[in-house]
Amino acid sequence: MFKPVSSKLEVPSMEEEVLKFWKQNDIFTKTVELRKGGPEYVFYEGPPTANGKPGVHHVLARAFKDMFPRYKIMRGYHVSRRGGWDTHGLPVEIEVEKRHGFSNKRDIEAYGIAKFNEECRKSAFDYINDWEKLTDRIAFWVDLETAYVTFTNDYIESIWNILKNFYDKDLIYKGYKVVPYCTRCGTPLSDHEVALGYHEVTDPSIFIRLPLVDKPDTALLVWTTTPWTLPGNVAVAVHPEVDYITIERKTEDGGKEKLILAKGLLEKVFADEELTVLNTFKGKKLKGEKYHPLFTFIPPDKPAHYVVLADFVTTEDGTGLVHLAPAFGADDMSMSKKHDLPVLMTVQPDGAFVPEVTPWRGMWVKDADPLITKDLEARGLLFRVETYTHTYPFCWRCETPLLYYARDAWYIRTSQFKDRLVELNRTINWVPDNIKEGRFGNWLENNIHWALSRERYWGTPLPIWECTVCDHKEMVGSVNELSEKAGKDLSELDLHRPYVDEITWDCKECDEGLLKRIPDLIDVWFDSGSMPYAQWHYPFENQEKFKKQYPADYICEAVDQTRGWFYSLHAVSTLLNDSISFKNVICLGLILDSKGRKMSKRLGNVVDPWEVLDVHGADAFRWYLYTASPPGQDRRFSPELVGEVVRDFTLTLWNVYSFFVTYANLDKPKLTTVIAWSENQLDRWLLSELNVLVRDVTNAYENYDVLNATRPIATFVEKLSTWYLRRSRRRFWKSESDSDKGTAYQTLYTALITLAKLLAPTMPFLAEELYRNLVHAVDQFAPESVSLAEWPKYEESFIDEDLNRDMAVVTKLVSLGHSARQKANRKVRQPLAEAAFSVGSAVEGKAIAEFAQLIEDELNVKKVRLLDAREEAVAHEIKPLPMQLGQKYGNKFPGIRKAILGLNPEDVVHSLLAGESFKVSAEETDYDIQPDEVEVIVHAKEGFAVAEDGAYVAALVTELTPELVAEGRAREFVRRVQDLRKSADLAVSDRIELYVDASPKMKSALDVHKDYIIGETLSSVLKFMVPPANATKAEDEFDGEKLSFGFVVILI
RNA sequence: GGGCUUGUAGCUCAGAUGGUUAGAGCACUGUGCUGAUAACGCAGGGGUCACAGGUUCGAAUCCUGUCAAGCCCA
Repeated sequence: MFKPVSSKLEVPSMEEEVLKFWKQNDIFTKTVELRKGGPEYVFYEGPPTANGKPGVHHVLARAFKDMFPRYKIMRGYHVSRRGGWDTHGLPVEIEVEKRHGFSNKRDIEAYGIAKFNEECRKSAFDYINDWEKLTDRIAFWVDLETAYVTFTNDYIESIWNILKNFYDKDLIYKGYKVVPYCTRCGTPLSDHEVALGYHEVTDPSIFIRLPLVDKPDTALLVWTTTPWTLPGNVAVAVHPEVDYITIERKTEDGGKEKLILAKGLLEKVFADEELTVLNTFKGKKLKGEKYHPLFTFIPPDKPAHYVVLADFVTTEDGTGLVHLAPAFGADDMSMSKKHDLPVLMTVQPDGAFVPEVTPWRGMWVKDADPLITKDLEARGLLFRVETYTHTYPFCWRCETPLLYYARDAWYIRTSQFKDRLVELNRTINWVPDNIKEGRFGNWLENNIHWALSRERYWGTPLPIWECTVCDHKEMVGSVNELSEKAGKDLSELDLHRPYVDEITWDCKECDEGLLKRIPDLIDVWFDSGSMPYAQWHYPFENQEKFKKQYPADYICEAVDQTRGWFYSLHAVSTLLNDSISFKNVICLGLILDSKGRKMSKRLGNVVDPWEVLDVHGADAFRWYLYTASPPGQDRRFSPELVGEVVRDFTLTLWNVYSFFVTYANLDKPKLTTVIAWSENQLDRWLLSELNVLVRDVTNAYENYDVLNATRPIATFVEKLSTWYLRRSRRRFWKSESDSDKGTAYQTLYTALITLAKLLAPTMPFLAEELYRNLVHAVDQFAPESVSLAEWPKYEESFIDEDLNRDMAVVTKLVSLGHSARQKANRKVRQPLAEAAFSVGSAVEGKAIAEFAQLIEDELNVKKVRLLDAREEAVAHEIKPLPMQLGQKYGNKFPGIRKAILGLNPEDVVHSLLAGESFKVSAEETDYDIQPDEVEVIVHAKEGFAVAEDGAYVAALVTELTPELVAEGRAREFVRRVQDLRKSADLAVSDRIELYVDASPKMKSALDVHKDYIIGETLSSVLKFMVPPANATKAEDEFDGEKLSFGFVVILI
């Protein structure tokens, strides 16, 4: 006996029940324990930050993260899935800053770093409850109780160990990094802070001459909107492929001068001034050309003041020649690294010129702009002054214009490993695969050193101690090492600031200084990228565990992580172990709103996942995300689309399930969980399709092909419901033989329990519900949860491709038959004498005989057969197939096509039907056309109602005999009685006495089919008389005949 | 500015290696069928396949450019 199943499904409450079951029976833990000793399948959780509410995009990632581990446990793998939390970094700090209304770093320091960080530690988990609730509700099975947390001492110590390893290999160095910097607040701003403060401003726009050393009469014409950076100039950049020109013009004092600029900017700069273009050349010809420096306040310590080539130079504004001051521009700095140019620090951190810049020392740089311009003018180097309006970033807190400013920063020499990063990446399976060589591959190809340090408070401290006197440095790789150096036990020390900053020791190099920690933290991406090691406190503990859990078989995040977690994981493991850290990765697209815009708090278009979960449940939500579009693609989302899944898929399957349980509980058939052979063609077809499904879905899982692991299941369920079950219904409620009924039950049962397993990774709730009810009633020794069961194996012997093809032909013909009926205006209830068909090939024709009974039932015809070319009044059409003929004859095809269409089809159809070729001549050449190069289409004529599609034709004999009319009436009458039963709320099994009062013509028709009527309507008797007073009655009319009928329920 | 991705029906998506008539589901209209179904069947309306060139006998598909959107980088 199965638990009764209503056809009405309350999705959310069903899911809650399943959740309860999982929790009470600790199923998740059991799925891990059950597979102990099995092969290991390793999943890494990319740690989210729990200081904000989880959104739809988190459901997306978690749904995809969940499905492969669930699949793998059913394949016998041991899959421990450890959760993780990313807890450090600016987003956390900003939340705390907001709470206190802090506006800069001084506020934080005044408040106290210890207190501030303590609040960050808490804030990192502000929304932990929301996260846990959501994770639980969407059935993302991940172990959150033992989740790794990046702020723990153990985690930090592991990172220190990695950093020390890098440091010992000389992979960490100190350099400059140009950052957007507020001179008033004394702090660099993060990208998103910069984005907050763009304003339109008007700046000076000056053109200056840089006379060449080797051609004193010629000068480079350079443009800038930041004159204050000119004392820091060390080079000029030009684009190698852009055309440049030398022009000659008259000067104001009557002389002549030659200037070099980009050809495309000539008009913009000189308008219609009269001048001569002397020559044109590519930018690369200027490479290495030396010019006289504008200023010499700080003597460069390396070769400088020459032309370099750079791709970033544009010809939209200015002159196409860009002045480089490495201390004040990110591009400038990267060029200085590339060409080993000096970095001239002409400005102090407070935004004033350094003393060496004598004329303007101590002056706020922007204030010096006009003075610098004047100075250049006085020396004849100024070509022109204008103003320029553009957007420029300001400090969002204090409205000070930001300077791009070089700060000390620590780097990891990742680009030394560029080739290795690229090679190892080639061994990773990326889904979609374009990411491998595209987005991620390109990023690796253009690798620059990893800027590791951050001038912040809440994060992993960079464990470098520097001497206050000499330049001795020490990198600390563990707490023990720190204790030894400091000469005291620090095992209880909180490794965060400010506590770690207090640890100092004497310098042994100079015997004078004190080793103090540099104040920097590290990039939080290094935290998460170290996760394969740090989650185990490796190498201090768990060496075995680490080995077993490295590298990951599978990770999954959204595409915005290419430069984030995907990169940090890959970089750390390449530098540390010369190995990959993940073998397969699904890179998800982003979630957009229903209008295709990114969901953001600002636009107010964020969908709360609970709106969806509370209404449609988690299964449908997950299923939608899996099936809507390829994983890598951005997807538009709206809750309504999830509702469609419930209607289309969930409820369809549910009703098959409900149907099965309802009838099985009445009939109590013998069932087995093992797939069983059936003589019935429909059963055999279903089992064949089912095994094809298992095969294809399994292959898809093995290939991380999510669409093909899911969509075909929906297609199958559709076939199961609207074809198999529709055609099998009668077998369940009244079957000729018990054995046929038995195999029908068994076949449907097999399909349902197999579907439950195939759906377990993706729709875990519905799968569990089906499995729990269906399997346990039959096999009490079966595992208690679908996730503890084995993944279904497909049985090759049940797959019959011919049968599948035949059934496809049958459904096609039946569809055409219905169409023909409609055209002929013949209701399905009216039986017709005959349906004749035409198909594309002789093989397909077999299907008609094979499934004659089924087609007859479905179309309500007495006989089915093939259209016979010799006997029927049929016309033929020969259609050239471009695929075959076009490929064979190329540009001869149009001529051949025309020739074939010009033939009288009846002349060639006989040879074609006999499988022989025919000749056609086009453009004075004869061609032998093979039967498979044309399509023969049959059109039935006269006396038929016809529908056709390509080679497929259904032709119905529409002529009605009195017998057929009588049968149609009986059937119509049954239908009316059934409606009345239904509207009178009778149970399906209620028996009745049936009365009908009708005209003699109608009466005789009903009388002929009396047995049929009685059987269909569950009547004990059919009496031709006026229904008694206590009967449920109806007056009706059809075929122009009035009748009144009614019934009395028989009480047992 | 660079890299990558996307653009097909009102909506969500299919459309290997080019093949002449571009499909499905939802929604809409008509009709049929039904004692499992929130359904189902049949039919209809709805498309200059973002745009413009090119290659080809033939282009939604290949090439070039343009436009629009998204992400990452600058």
